[in-house]
Amino acid sequence: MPSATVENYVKKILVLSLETDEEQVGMGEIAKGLEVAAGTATSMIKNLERSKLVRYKSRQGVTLTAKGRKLGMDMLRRHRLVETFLVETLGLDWTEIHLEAEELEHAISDKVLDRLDKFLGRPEFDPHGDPIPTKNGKFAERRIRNLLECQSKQPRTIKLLTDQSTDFLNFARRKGLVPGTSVEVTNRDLISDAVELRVGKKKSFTLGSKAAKKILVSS
Amino acid sequence: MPSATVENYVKKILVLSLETDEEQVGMGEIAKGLEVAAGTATSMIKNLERSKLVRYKSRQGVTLTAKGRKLGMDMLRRHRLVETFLVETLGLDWTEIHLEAEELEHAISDKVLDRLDKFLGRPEFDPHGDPIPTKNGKFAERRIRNLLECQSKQPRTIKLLTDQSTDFLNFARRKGLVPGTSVEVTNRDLISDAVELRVGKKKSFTLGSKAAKKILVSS
DNA sequence: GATTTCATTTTGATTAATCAAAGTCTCTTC
DNA sequence: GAAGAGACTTTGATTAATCAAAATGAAATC
Repeated sequence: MPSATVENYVKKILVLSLETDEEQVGMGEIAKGLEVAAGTATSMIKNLERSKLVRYKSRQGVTLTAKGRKLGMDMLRRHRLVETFLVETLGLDWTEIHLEAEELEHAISDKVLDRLDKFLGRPEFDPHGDPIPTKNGKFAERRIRNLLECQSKQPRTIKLLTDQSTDFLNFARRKGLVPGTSVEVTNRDLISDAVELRVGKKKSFTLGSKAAKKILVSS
Repeated sequence: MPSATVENYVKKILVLSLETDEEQVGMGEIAKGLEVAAGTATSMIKNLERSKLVRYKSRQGVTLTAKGRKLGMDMLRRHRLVETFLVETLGLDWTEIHLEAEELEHAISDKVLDRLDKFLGRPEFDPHGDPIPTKNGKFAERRIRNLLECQSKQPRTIKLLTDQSTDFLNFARRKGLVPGTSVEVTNRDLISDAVELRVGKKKSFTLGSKAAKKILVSS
């Protein structure tokens, strides 16, 4: 059985590599992400290598093995299912569930997780809109994604705004960004961290990545 | 924050002292109960003493302080609420929940526990019929108890048999010990470990303590 | 009262995870 | 290409929890 610490390292590596779209993750990112001293990460990663969970090239970076990826996906599944439970069933706010889930994901057995999954109706997305990996470690084909993740030149329909603050809703209404509306990403510029957008037939305007991330659309 | 290990030691001491009806618990019982080497228990207990969770007289035994008792009751509450959730909500069998709860009880925050309590309808008894301590560490006045715990000479009504094996159910049926039936404890002999019982108007017979414990009655 | 027995305590080691600080690379910058 | 800056690794220590085995104490037996 991997310890909770090992599980956390592997999950962090997976999440970082998904976020950056790079297989290989730097040692610094890991240390910072887990809030441990740099040396701690180095020595722990060597452990993971001994357990065949990662491959490690000194001063280059860390990549998950198939085994590591599987464990990582399992942890992500645990985390997201627990979050879903906390929001859907216990009615907690989605801003306050992350740390809770961080603890519970290590304590829950496969059997209980399975029951929980069933109880929740086998959800495919967590309260943040992130996909919940299936039991065999695959992401559900994401039918809902945020604007930042959209390839350009395809029509989409707005499904949901994840920020329900009055300010954001007002802004969105002014721009016509309300559920049901048809939009198209006309340009994505990852360097300037912005997304160019056309709503209906009007002329394009630009959204920052933070705002773009809050707008979920169907593909 | 006490570690999971500390929580386990304190809970074990509380449970042992409830079981034996003795404030003071021997070092051997603790070590055996937690499946650790004797020396491990000794050194850990000294730790607990430094944290003012127990009082400890060398070669005599260990008693909980008020602080320790509070923590112990809190753990018992966690444990029993989680067990209730596993059975009531997720539909697990009550024979397979103990170890699950043993892990989860350490991972669950006060806030989540509270929501869970509310979600379950603030239950007073867990699936084994054991009382769930309240938030301020008191047992609910037990309205359901097992036959072993009953004062004699009072009429009771059978509510539940906690052993659902065919053998036991057959035995119980033969003796008329089915839910709804009125019974009276005519004599309790703690030394011979037995309970004398009258079912309805028939003549008395004797039950061993193990069997008596499986029969829950309302006072 | 001496001896034996058994529970308990002490001692010395081990493991996982961590940190601070010293040492080493590698990549810019000049 | 030398120097410096940052990122990374190594080293040596620390803490919590554990064990096995040796030492101790107290109670029971002779």
